[in-house]
Amino acid sequence: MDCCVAADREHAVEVVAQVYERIKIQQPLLLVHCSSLPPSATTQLAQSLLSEALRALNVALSVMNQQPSPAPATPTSVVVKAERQLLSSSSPSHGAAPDPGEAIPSTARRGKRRRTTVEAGGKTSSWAGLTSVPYEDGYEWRKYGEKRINGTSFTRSYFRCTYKDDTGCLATKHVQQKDSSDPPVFQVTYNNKHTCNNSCTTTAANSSERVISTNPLIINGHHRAAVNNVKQEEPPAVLPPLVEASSALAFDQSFPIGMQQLQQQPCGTARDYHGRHTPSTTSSCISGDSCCDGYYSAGGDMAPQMAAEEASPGEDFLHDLELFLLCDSFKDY
DNA sequence: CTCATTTGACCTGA
DNA sequence: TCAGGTCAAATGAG
Repeated sequence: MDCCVAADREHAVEVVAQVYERIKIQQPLLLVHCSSLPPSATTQLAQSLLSEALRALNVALSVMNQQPSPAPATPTSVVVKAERQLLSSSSPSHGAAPDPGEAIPSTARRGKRRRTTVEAGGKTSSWAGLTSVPYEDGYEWRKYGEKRINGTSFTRSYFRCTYKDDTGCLATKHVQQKDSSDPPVFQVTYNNKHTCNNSCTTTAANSSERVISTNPLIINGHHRAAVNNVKQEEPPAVLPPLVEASSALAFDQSFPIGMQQLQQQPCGTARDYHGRHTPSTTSSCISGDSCCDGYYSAGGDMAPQMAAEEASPGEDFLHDLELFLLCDSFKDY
């Protein structure tokens, strides 16, 4: 009897720990998107909800672990792992204050200037997270460099916003593969906030009358074309219905691990080195709808999908968040 | 022809 | 001086 109770408890602890871990890991990416969106009650609510969820889970874990339980080790290690993996949680909500002027001189000057990161300067917004699909974050990136970093087995790839030339967007990121596990885990570090968001979002919003996301182009499966053609025109603005069904597409893209690792990993690993397909192709593998399909089906539970489809587009960011959390916990079983 | 990626060189901060 | 970040010419695909 006791053993069953203990097993149940252990199981529960593990579930909570896993959800906690996932939220914690992905929160920075969510915040990236939220900080890019026009401030709204919805995004704020979402953020505070996330924080509360984290807190609650944390408390729950603490309580559970305090109870006499034979093996608190498992969940603890999970959480610890999350803590350790989550780099510089230099809370985007604070550090995200975009300061475009901050890095501008680098472009004004021809010199190859090393951009300071938050670790060094403490001023530019920088945050990092782990993902198995580092190229799927809802933005268009253009690779501009690759480097082998000391003490790592894998090269680090450097990306800047595709629209840098058009909009002066200073957002950059670098992707560092951490291991060769299956799926491989990448550490993605973002620097500077996207300033191209507004224009991109605006165009998307213009056509759909809905601010769907900070990710204007990832939506359809034709990134290559989108980038080339759209750069000076408007985005295709043909937002697939399925995508609209997820009001939190941008948000969705923020959860590569939770949402996409199940099926997207092959795309992710194909990554940059195949011609020009770095962000574009990988993105195309991973349009929002397919992502959700894979995700939900992997969860083996149709209810969440149905619920997601019922959700009216753009209506309820929080609902998607709830769904995410819900489905996420299902996924593991 | 255009544009994105590759890659070695260069630059800068620590 | 070193390591990390960026530039820009070369290359190649569409």
